[in-house]
Amino acid sequence: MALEHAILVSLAERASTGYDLARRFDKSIGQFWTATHQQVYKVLGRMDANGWVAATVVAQDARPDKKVYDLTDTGRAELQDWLARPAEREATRSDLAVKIRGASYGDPAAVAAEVRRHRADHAGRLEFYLANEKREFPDPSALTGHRLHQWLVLRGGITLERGLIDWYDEVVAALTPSSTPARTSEEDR
Amino acid sequence: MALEHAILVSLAERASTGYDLARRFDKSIGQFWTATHQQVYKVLGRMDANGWVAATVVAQDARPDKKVYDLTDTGRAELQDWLARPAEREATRSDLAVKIRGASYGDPAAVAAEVRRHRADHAGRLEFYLANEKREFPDPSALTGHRLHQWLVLRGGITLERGLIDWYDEVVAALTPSSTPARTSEEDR
DNA sequence: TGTAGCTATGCAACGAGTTGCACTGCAACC
DNA sequence: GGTTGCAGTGCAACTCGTTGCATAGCTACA
Repeated sequence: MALEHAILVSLAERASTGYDLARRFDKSIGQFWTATHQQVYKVLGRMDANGWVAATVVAQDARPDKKVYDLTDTGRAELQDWLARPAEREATRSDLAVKIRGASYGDPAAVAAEVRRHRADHAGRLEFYLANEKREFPDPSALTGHRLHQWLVLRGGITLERGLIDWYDEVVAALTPSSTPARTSEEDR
Repeated sequence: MALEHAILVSLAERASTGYDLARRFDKSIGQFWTATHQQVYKVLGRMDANGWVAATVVAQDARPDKKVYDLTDTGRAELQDWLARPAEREATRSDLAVKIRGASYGDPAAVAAEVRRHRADHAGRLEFYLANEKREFPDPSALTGHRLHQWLVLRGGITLERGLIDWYDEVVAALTPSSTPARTSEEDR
């Protein structure tokens, strides 16, 4: 009970094909929800069966036909209903954090290298978000309605990426034996 | 291919029963990985079949018998191997973020209330982490080995909770019409 | 005396998401 | 002329995790 609603929000913003939705889940929406195209098509089929969305087949030249989905009234009602229902706190799951915790049972230097790699990845993502913000929302104080809400979610991405980067820096500093002799060792067990 | 390794790390720290593991996944480890007891027992069974762990049945009085699991050499080797393998970037999934994005298709004030609720929840969690830190790691600069690594993960929890709280505050401020007329409205579509 | 709660283990059914594959046809590059 | 890439839709099999249920005996409280 999850991707459904992300799709509802996405379709409320703009009627789209499954293909297009899948691409959008790689970008803006994908910030806090991802989905492969297979998953999107599957769920879209179910939503269609439930009457939440309806498709219009559009013929194209030099391209395969496409099915443009849009919300039905039922879908719009469901979206409103879902928005009013309390949201569960989502479980954070991080392989990398588990690796950091277990570093002494392997090679802590290798784990540090891995953290550095993720740090670079998230730094790239942060820059991407910041560029987006500059381009899409040059004057945040003037925003209202769904544009304001989109910007707020982007702000969340930015804040969280910054937090991750700070944390990774702390971890790398602690795991890298430099001037400070924060020795990572074999002596346990 | 995930809970397995969290369990390996957990058992490397201390041999435990499934019941005990499940409880620990509600606490410290559960910070970045959660699991219900059913899931733990299931995976533990598979790991046993794979020869990663081995159980010793311990009889207790006034309590049911318990099976204490410990790592085998194969399990320890797998753990080392996994630590050396690169970790995927984990997909963040947040219902709440999707709700924020879709706020204008329902009642933005209700969404703001929901964000406030989550804010309080995370503030509580942050306090819990900070209390843990004070109690368990009074002198971080002296830490080495697995205690250092445990502390680093706790630091991650603290950093991320702070980030979330900051973000939620930003969202609540933007969604709450106060002196600044950041009107959330019906006028779209 | 009854009920709730803890320790302790586990099965069965389901739902969500991933991985791999299949098919069509155009455009662009080498 | 062949490969790569994009647009477009979809099925099948699988894994991971959740929900609901079952069992059993002890302790503590009302």
